[in-house]
Amino acid sequence: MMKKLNLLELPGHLIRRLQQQSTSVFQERMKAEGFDLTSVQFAALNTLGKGEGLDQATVAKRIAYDRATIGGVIKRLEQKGLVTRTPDDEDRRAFKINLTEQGKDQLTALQPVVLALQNDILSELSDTEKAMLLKLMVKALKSAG
Amino acid sequence: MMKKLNLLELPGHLIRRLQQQSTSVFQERMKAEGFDLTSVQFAALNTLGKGEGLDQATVAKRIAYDRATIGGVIKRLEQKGLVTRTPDDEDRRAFKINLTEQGKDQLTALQPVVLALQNDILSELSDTEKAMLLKLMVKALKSAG
DNA sequence: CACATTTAGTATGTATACTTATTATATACT
DNA sequence: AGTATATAATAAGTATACATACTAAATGTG
Repeated sequence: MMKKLNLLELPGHLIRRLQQQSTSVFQERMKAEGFDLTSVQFAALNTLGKGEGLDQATVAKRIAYDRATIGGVIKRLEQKGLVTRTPDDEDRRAFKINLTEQGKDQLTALQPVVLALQNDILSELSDTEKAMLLKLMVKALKSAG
Repeated sequence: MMKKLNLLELPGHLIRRLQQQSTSVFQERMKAEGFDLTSVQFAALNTLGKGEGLDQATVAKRIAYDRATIGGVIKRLEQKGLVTRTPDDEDRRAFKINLTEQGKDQLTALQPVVLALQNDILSELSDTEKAMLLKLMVKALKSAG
């Protein structure tokens, strides 16, 4: 007979499930706190938080997003009034993305919420186990940066 | 000044990165071996591998897919000639999904490849570390099933 | 049996994620 | 300078992922 792989024991499947759980917890908590941002949007906003006027490509690089994906993410942040896009004088192909005042306020308000929610993602684990998992995940990333 | 969270230390971000790495390795290996299936499609195919004539809802439940998503996945498997959809006599809302001969052959050929590739996803880790990571991921899943 | 509630599957809409191609602009090199 | 190459952003196409709503059919209950 066909010997079926037990997906539930394979890294690929477990990682996918964990990612599901992670985004699910993120969405629930955000909604509960009255915010309307995805984890992806938050990551971009947070990266832009220094006010350096990064361009899209740099943001994408820092958080390992696809160049083609980041455009839509920034667009949605712009529509929500959280960032502005200004043509870059030094490179006319690029735009400098900056937080609006509202964006800065949102980010400040969001940070403690996001920090707290990270714990909920791994609420089944003890602190020791969480630390161990984080360490292993960092090591497992081929291009951890 | 604004104290930016270091995303790189947060579970949510690390899990996302790991998921990226996982699907990337999967795609590369599949392509290298001459197959044209996503990890999601493989998971569905593998679940159907027993030939029990499962319906979509059951497949979705077993691998934790969204009910709305599984439809498209099965459709693509059908288009590739790997599965068939037969109306269920006992429940006229449902369809029984079965592997075609080609589907069975593909699955048999795929299983060792997928098994081998799982190791590459975590190639940065030692065997001990891999085992530890798997154990922690299973435990971290709130509804591990 | 009649009615309320579930459930299977589909449809619609939004948001990633990534591939390939295209345009405009920079940069490197001869 | 002139050309080849690389890069920023967008566009188009495919594939998840999930929320919500809808249809048809099944099931539970009075």
